[in-house]
Amino acid sequence: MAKRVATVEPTDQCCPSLLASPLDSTQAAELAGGFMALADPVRLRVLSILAAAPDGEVCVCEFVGPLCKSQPTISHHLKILSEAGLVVGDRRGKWVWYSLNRERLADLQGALQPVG
Amino acid sequence: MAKRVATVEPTDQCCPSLLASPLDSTQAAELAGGFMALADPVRLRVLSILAAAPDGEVCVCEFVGPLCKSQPTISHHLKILSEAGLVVGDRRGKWVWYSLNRERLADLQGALQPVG
DNA sequence: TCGATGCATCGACACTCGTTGATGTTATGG
DNA sequence: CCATAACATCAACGAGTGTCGATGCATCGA
Repeated sequence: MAKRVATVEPTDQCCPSLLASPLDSTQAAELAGGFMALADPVRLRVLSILAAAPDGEVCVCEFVGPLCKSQPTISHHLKILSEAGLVVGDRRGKWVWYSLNRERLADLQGALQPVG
Repeated sequence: MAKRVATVEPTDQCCPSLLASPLDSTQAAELAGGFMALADPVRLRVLSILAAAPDGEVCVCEFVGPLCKSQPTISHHLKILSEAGLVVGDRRGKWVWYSLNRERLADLQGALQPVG
């Protein structure tokens, strides 16, 4: 039971915390890039659908209907999410299956840590 | 060891979790509005400066120098952060002191909760 | 090999966003 | 009352973003 809270190493993450100390321009730009990927309703819904998928992955064509967007638009958003490191795509045959990168999501969450 | 994951009540927050279930358009738009406020380097630096301030509040004029932006630009970003509920301004005489709304920040963080 | 399917890319459009100088508003001090 | 200072708002510009139809590319089935 001892050292239950001391086992993790939160300082090991890539994203600096917002609340630890003032960010410089470089750190701020990098963090802003991550949040920019989250700053769109369609992309948030893509992430939530991925998170709720039983197998943890969803085919591109399965986004088009529920999100009421054209296929190029979905592809566009998936590219942005992919470049932000939030999702990864895996081509299998004609289909591309996307899944969540929960570590990256946790990184962004850590940057918002309300003071440990 | 039983019911170890059932102790917390994440549904008590205002922001729906990204990872709980698929978001509808309204929820996604609201969440996206919050992250949009975070999706700018200047605004992230504003927040980090506020978080690191000893008194928890910073005068508008104190942002202009460190951030290398004009006064109208700083005022513009503070307005966006204010409308997003992330900061609050308090006018005292000629000065306006801004402080962090850590609850709102925690709400957005909660939406990124990587599954309890 | 050929047509069909799934996905990415391109081109173009309307719209939003970040920025700044100029101006307006509010409060202080003489 | 007037000058000054701090902050907000306005007008305008360039740059970026979301969207979609058209097109290209790869894969599968016949």
